[in-house]
Amino acid sequence: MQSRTPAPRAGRPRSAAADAAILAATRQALVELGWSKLTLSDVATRAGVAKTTLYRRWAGKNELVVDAVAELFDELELTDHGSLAADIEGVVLQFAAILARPEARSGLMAVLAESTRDDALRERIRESIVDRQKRLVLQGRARAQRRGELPAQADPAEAARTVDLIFDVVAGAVVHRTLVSAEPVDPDWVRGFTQVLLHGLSAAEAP
Amino acid sequence: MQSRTPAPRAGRPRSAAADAAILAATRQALVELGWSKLTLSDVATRAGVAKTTLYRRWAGKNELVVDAVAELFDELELTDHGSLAADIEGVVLQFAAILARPEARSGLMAVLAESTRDDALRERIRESIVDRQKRLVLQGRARAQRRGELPAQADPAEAARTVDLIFDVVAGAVVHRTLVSAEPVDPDWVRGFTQVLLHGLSAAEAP
DNA sequence: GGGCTTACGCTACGACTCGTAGCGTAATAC
DNA sequence: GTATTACGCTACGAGTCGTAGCGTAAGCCC
Repeated sequence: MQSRTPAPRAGRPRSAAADAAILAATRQALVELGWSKLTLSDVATRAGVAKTTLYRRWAGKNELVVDAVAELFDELELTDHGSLAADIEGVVLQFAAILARPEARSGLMAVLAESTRDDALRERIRESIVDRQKRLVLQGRARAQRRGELPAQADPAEAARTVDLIFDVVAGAVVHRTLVSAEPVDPDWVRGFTQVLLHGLSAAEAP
Repeated sequence: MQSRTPAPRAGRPRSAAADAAILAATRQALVELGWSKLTLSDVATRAGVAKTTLYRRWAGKNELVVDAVAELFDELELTDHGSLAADIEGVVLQFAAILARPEARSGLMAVLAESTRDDALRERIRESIVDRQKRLVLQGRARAQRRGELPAQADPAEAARTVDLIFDVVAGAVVHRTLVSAEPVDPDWVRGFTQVLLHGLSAAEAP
């Protein structure tokens, strides 16, 4: 995450095991303590490393939590269910399952809050979390266009705006349902949501 | 906010001016410092009150910020623009204008993050912020049904689910656009969003 | 093997924030 | 007046932060 060069040429290499232990310890601390009570000293103790090691690798709490939470989104993928509606329902359920985990809930919202005042942090979040999600929208859209379920848009700028819109609607609705309304994203809800997304409110209200 | 009884019977009453000064100072501190660097001592100094006065009125940082942010949403109202689409566009623009303010951005997300581990805080947020927004959905929906733009739903449980869904989609999309994508909610975006919400993706993509 | 370079563990430190206790004073109700 | 509550102020222990310094460990290259 924080180092792209696996072989910095000379000297003792950084322990990859320590990295994994630290990120796992961070998630565990998020579950048990939440964001505000999480301290780097505590994470270091849980991971079995010295506090100074943490500060050598991450600039602070924000960056550490971003990396720890980002790993949760690795498993996201868009499996082909045969139709656009089924594909959407599948990926929404995956996304919701991740957001349902307590380490994602408390950690993600907190770093997003911090990112409103820290552009570098926002960029880090975008690279390691947001763009990974948005890629799924692009995939699903292209797949649906191949199937003929969605019309192709000639203007690339217009298409980009549409993708952004879909992304904000899908991710926003799931996040809001999970973290603000604090209600479960169950198959029933996902079905209703997909119905609205594809066919609109007026059509969806009269099945 | 924290006291519903305006006349507690005896003794020196609490200064209403101090309340207003503290909440205003909190918002100012949110703008200048952000959530994580905001301290109650600093707020007390800005407001011209003693730190102990803050602790006598609020349990902590979370509750104070909730009240300070909640006041921002007082101005939300659903003006009648003649059609459901216009009504939605109007209220979404209002909502986005509030979220665009830095004191709302950093404060709201942070307390939401904290609320994932604090049920009392979540309830406080629901009462003073979320429910005030959801009321608009109920109003707009009833108005559209009177106009004949939306069908009436016989089953009240089904209707409640629909209102919850609309609320999560609208609020979620705007919040995600503003705070995660960090892109402006301009009239163009609102038009596209309303189009998708009312008529669905397949229809909206081919204007 | 020896030497170079970097990572690690450990300790200690000043600076800061937290939330509370205690006390004298100010403002209202009766 | 008197009772009662709110306020300002000071001081305090506890906890956290991020860093410096030092000795040791683990790899590369000759």
